[in-house]
Amino acid sequence: MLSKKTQYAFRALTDLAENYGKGPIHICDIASRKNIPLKFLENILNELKKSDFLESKKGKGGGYVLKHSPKKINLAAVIRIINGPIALLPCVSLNFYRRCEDCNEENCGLRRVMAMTRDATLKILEKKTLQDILSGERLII
Amino acid sequence: MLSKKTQYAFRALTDLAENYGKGPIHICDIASRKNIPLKFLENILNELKKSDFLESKKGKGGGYVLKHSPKKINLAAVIRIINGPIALLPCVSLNFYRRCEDCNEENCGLRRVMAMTRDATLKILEKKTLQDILSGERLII
DNA sequence: TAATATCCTACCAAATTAGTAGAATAATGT
DNA sequence: ACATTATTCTACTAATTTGGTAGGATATTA
Ligand code: FES
Ligand code: FES
Repeated sequence: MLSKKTQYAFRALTDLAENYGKGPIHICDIASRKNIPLKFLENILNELKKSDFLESKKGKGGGYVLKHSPKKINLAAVIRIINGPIALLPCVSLNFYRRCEDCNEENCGLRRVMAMTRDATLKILEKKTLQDILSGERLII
Repeated sequence: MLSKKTQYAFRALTDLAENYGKGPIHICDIASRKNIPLKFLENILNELKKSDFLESKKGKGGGYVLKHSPKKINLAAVIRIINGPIALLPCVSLNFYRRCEDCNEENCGLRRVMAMTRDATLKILEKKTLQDILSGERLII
């Protein structure tokens, strides 16, 4: 399951997507509109900034802005930054690979199945973008 | 990601599948063959028994046996028992549903996408069985 | 009734998640 | 220059989950 932090991240990014093109948005506005603990949200937006999803500006007239169009930000990328691996096992993770102790990778049936589910999941999450999860949008399947 | 406990569960079930038809298998044999902490494995097999995957017998000649053929046990069912929800959000879980606070389900784009990934994942995990993850097996895609 | 092996209750340590506090830094307007 | 504003950084803390362990109770067989 995605952590609460990841849900917060998506809610915040959605808010920024809804206000895309309106200049910098205050973190406290996002926090109050989306009901996210302010100081926790600071951490989250900072991580998203360091991972190049956001731009920020300090001082009066400052705030956060999406660095790219909501259509360009795919959900898998966000999950990987805030939540970690998408795969169900470390040995099939593309971005967070770790070897399984006591398990022969070439010959592991569980690994083969988990690689399939990883692919099926990524096929969706890498295609869907912030734009797709805005509440107004009709999702095209 | 699946917990270590869940990986242990799969390894133990695989061992029982490999020895299917040979009568009760000692928990300490499984533990040593598959390198799983014995007392932890006790808990795991007990949960699997309570969830009707295993039968057990106490005393001399006792041990654990798969209650059903390895072809009948699908991976999603095991994950649900030992690991919990398969869906990425509580609001799209079929077996562990919980409402999302501060979120309107009918109108939530994130929920729509997560329902799609749940379906894609389940399509695989509910079809694949213990038999499919035995190391000798060739996985038919 | 001894030996064997699962079952049960309860605990414990480490890791992760969720959240907070407060000062430092940068930008802006006057 | 200086006050104001808003992000940034460091460093905690609390709660929950994960990964175990200990030891006795119970059932089965011989
Ligand atoms: S190699 Fe990762 S589960 Fe077997
Ligand atoms: S309803 Fe669950 S994320 Fe919106």
